[in-house]
Amino acid sequence: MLELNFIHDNKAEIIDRLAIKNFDASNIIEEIIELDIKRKATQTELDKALAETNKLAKEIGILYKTGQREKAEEIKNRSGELKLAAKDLEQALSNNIILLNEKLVELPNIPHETVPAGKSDSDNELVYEEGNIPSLPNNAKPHWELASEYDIIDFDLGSKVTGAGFPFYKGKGARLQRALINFFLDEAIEKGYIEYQPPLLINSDSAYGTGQLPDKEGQMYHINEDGLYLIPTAEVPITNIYRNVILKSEDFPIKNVAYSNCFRREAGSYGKDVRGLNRLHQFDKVEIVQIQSPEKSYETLEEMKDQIADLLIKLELPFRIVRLCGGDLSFTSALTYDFEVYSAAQKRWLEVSSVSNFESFQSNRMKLRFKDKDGKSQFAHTLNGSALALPRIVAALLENNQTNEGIRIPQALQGYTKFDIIS
RNA sequence: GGAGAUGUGGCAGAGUGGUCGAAUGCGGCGGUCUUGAAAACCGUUGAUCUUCACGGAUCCGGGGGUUCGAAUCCCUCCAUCUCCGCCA
Repeated sequence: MLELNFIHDNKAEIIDRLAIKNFDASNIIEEIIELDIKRKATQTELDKALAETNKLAKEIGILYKTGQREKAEEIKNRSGELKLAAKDLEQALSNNIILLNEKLVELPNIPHETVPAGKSDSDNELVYEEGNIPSLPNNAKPHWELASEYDIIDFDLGSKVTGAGFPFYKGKGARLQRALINFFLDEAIEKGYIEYQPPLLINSDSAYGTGQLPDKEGQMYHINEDGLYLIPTAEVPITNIYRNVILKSEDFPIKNVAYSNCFRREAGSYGKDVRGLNRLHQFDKVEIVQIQSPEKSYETLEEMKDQIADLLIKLELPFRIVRLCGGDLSFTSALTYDFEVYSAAQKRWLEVSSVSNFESFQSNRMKLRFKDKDGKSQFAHTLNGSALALPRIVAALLENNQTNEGIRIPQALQGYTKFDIIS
């Protein structure tokens, strides 16, 4: 969420910039400012009442010690009245804070100045394109047909054992997945990231910290009995490591990488978009997270973008990078690049990564701070990106590399798969 | 799952109802001394809200309660440790 002081000082600018996200902030900003002014006044009043009761309590202590009982009783009565007043003020203050927070979490992050205006993905800005789109023969097959032809992914079996969207990977299909995971992790470690294996279940504080709660609750699987959620991405546990933490500026940059299963309910999806590996309830992903100082976070975003591009080049997949327009940008992000690979048999671009700078939006929520040069606490910037999401990479590899002999494995991966063709 | 114990500042560790945001030690930072360093000595050293400032308020695992007054008493939740049970 946005910082209160920032909202006070930059009202007009925030309204202008949020218009790019097609969000009309004018009313809510007024409400927030009004609530905050009221909050401060109530706080001051409460502090005064408490200061008075503290003073009286001390006096009573002294009176008892010196044996002046009646005088003490007298003051006790006065103290009782003050206490009732303080209780009311406390109630008012806590209601005020709840209301203020409800409003604050409704306010999206401000888009970076380079974010183009727009309504949908068709307004995204193409920033980079790489590789040749392979020309496949007319009888080229989509990946779900290849998967069953070579017996490497079994969707029906997943439906039987669990439900739609939970496939089994089998034989060389399973080995290909494992190879990709190791390849992605090794590439990140090479670039200085620390590898983590996070818990796959998280509590509600963590879900709130990275912004899944309060309003995206329906997208996560929820274990009611224990009040836990299945992670939709490793971003949640990996970023929440730093919830309520005060870092030193020399700790920057923090670079973490984690492989995890990801679980998404994705209610309401249907049709060709969800065919095969295009959209699953459970999938694998390697996620990179960086925590950086505000001055350097955009430099870091570019570095992460190049790092992800490098993976796709090594996998010999044609891809493009788009800068998300305001309408497509997520609630929490200030700037996001999406990576899309071309899946040649489906003849469509598939999103395989999303790399974002959240600036201080997440860190304000989870109170992730650092001490600056002057010893003052500031919110750190958080960034993350998929590097990469597995299923659509597998889909593109299968479709783009199909030959009459079988499916060719790219050079960079052969050391991991220990085979060079799926036949 | 059962029984018991514990949870205090960066760390260690005192404090069991009243001037305690908290002794002391270590660590950190600054200084004296020194050519420099070490040692020694002196000083300093948590967070949040509020105020132009002085100051004030809140925080001793989380939440709630008792009391004029709570780190200290009560309830509850969480975490850690020990023993038993179960188990990959």
